[in-house]
Amino acid sequence: MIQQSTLSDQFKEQMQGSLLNETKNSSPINIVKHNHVYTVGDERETVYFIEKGQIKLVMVSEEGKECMLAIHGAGDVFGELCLSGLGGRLETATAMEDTLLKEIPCGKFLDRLATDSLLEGFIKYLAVRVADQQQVIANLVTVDSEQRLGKTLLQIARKLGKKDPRSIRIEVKISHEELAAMVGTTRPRISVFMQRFRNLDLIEYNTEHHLIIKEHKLTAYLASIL
Amino acid sequence: MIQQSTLSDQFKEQMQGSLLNETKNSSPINIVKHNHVYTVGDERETVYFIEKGQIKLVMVSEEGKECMLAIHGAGDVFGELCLSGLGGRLETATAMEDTLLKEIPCGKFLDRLATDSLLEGFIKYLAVRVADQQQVIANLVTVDSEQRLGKTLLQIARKLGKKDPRSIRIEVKISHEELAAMVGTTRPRISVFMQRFRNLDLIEYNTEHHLIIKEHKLTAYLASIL
DNA sequence: GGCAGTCTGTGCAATATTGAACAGAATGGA
DNA sequence: TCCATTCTGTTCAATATTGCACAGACTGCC
Repeated sequence: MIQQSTLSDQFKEQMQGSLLNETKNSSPINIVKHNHVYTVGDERETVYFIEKGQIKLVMVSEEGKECMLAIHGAGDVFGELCLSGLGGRLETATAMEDTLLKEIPCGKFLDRLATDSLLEGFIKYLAVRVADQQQVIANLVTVDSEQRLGKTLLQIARKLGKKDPRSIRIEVKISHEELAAMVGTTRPRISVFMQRFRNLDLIEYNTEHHLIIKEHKLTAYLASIL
Repeated sequence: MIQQSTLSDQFKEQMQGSLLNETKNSSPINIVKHNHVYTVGDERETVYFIEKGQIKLVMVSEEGKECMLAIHGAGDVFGELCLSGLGGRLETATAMEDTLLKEIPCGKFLDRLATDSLLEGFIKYLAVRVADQQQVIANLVTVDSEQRLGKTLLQIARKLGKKDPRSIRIEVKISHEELAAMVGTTRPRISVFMQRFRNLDLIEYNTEHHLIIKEHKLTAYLASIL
């Protein structure tokens, strides 16, 4: 459903080259597992580039419920919403593993894109982001939670997973609690659905306790329960 | 919660000027009420500028359930997701009233922005879009439907409403069915909540049957039922 | 004005979801 | 290695939500 477009991958590589260039003289920032890169309301207007590790983005509602928006991995950029000029971070960015980041002030980031003629590429990248989020919104509105969990797993697998012949391996550890905060349901519910997916052999855990997603089987199952 | 940022309004004016320039020699397209501007899958890569009227964007899930993403009014731009290069519209755009549009091929749109040094402004605009959608996603995940309906009403009022001293007037007619497709619940449910809001004097209908949103009262009520 | 079609308000039974609880498994530190 | 902590799988009653159904109101059209 939501897939990493190849077109935007091409831009991502260009952007990576450009950013590496911009940051080659600055040393990377080390964020220890479970520590925050920024939290809600932080005013520092900087864009981050992940050299190694994973960063999750989480929003908290007024009642204190959490919504996990994304998990970003090596090569990804995040924090780019400061380009909106709204001021103050809307979400919290937390390291899921020890992570190495390069930090670029928002102004410098734009300048660099302009210098390297990547502004249009970045517009395309943002348009893809908007399209992806639109898809997520439509799913939350129209689809039930089992289906949403399935789609979320596929989405994560495609974004972060290592491909095996018949399946995709997710090496980041994502708790049921975190999945619940992405899918928009409760933890026990996620447990039940994951168990069901396991029984149907749509997912499994390997000896290293990594989650294996059987992309085709899972996709077929989701289509069958419409 | 989700508010039209004044910063992006400034850009919107610039963009409007720029687009009026671009399209001054082409005659506007007239879309009759209930007709589509484009539907899912259409390949035509064009951006639209609304001169008069309202356009709603709707996505349909595999099961046929609808999700209404947005209502755009005069001065708004839509269809800009073709800039993603993904090809094929993801949603359907329908006129809620007789509507006048200017159509700009996606390439020309970018060229025009580049010529008028508006690329960075457009990036800011898209970043605001992403931030808004992020907020919508967080609401769908963490907040119950009464609250979501309230927030949706406020959002629509702020975007499309005419301000009165103590309230905001929404002149577009939005059915409960449509609200249900935005909020992510069923029509009878919307009926009940709207009735409740009415009894609590948070909203009302004026003699022209326009919906009046009492912004402060509604906001206060939503905060009180957390 | 009258009629067909759509929209609203409501009730209700069937169903799904939540939230809390608890035991056992896995994990991470000291 | 052991202990404390977090995570998982599971239950269950309370609650919310859906999906109907139907009557009355409104609308637009002829």
